[in-house]
Amino acid sequence: MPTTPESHLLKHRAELQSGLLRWYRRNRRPLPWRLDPSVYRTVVSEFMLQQTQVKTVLPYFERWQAKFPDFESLASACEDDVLKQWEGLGYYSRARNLHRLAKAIVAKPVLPDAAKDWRELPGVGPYTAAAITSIAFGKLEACVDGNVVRILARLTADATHHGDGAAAAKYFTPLASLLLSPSSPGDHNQAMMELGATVCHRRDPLCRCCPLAQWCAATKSGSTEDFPKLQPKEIEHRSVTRAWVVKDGALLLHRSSPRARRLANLHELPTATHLEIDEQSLDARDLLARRKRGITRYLITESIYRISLSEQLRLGDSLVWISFGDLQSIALSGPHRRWITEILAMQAADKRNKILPSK
DNA sequence: AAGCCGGGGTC
DNA sequence: GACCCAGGCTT
Repeated sequence: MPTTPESHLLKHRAELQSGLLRWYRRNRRPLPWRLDPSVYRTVVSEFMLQQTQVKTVLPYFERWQAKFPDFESLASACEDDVLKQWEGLGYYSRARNLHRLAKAIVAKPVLPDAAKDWRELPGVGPYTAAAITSIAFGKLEACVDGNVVRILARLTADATHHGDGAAAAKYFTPLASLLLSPSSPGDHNQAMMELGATVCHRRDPLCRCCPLAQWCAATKSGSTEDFPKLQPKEIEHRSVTRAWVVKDGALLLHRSSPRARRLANLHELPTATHLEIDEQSLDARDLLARRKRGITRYLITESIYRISLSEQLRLGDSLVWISFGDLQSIALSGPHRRWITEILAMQAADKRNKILPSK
């Protein structure tokens, strides 16, 4: 019977676990949800960390704790305040799901401690259920995120092609479960993710510093960057035309419906479609800004035009006037917040130049 | 199973 | 510009 990379790992499982845990205790970053852990802080951090890097999350986590320190305060908050705290983090359904989760937790007689119970709650999938229950309750549940996939694919030099990260995570879950340290599953899971984030980089991994290098098939053959094998996404270009409409010191914004697929209950600059404006009729002289940005597999070009208020403009229920003084208190997506700030700064500069013409 | 979420950082 | 990030939800 041939020796597979996987069976080699399992043979040395105990050494691998102790080496990993020893490395983790020496090298883990002092993150706020580790220094002062609780079930609530673990849940909040895991929601924020879905598809978002630690560095990005840190300031949001601290602000969130100051505003919503526990499940009760979050459950009793209004959704507008919750979305406002999430402004700029992206993937806003996470904030709405976390809010709904807090309400569900407060309504329960006891805090659930089993992964299958957490899995029933909104926004909690296989990864998050394993993370919460292993870290906060010591349950034997293996976390399989992008970091763990990368490490396991390299340890085994497994050349299987995966359509996306979710398929790869599913594929590596059995191995992750077999390797999980039974004595400290929470630290083991965090150690794997920490190793992926700080050592087993996608490119130029620091194999000389890796506590698992001696068992890594990809390191042995100098092919770490060949794993995992994930299918690249096809980038699709799209363009959106938006309107800048002002009346009596207020800006016209669109507010997405609570059931919208994206940006539910958030404000944004209205699109030409929202206003039933024919894009062909726009004048290039009214173009205030053109910005590109990406989200998942889309590259979106957004063009913002100054539109004068006229009888022809149709304003549906989803359109609201927000006075410039109130712009700070509503929830916008990160890009929309930036564009509005930039355009206002531009206009203020134009105004100064008219009053004090440059020489 | 595949798309979508329309964010942000990194190299 | 391409790829990734402590993924989950919808269809």
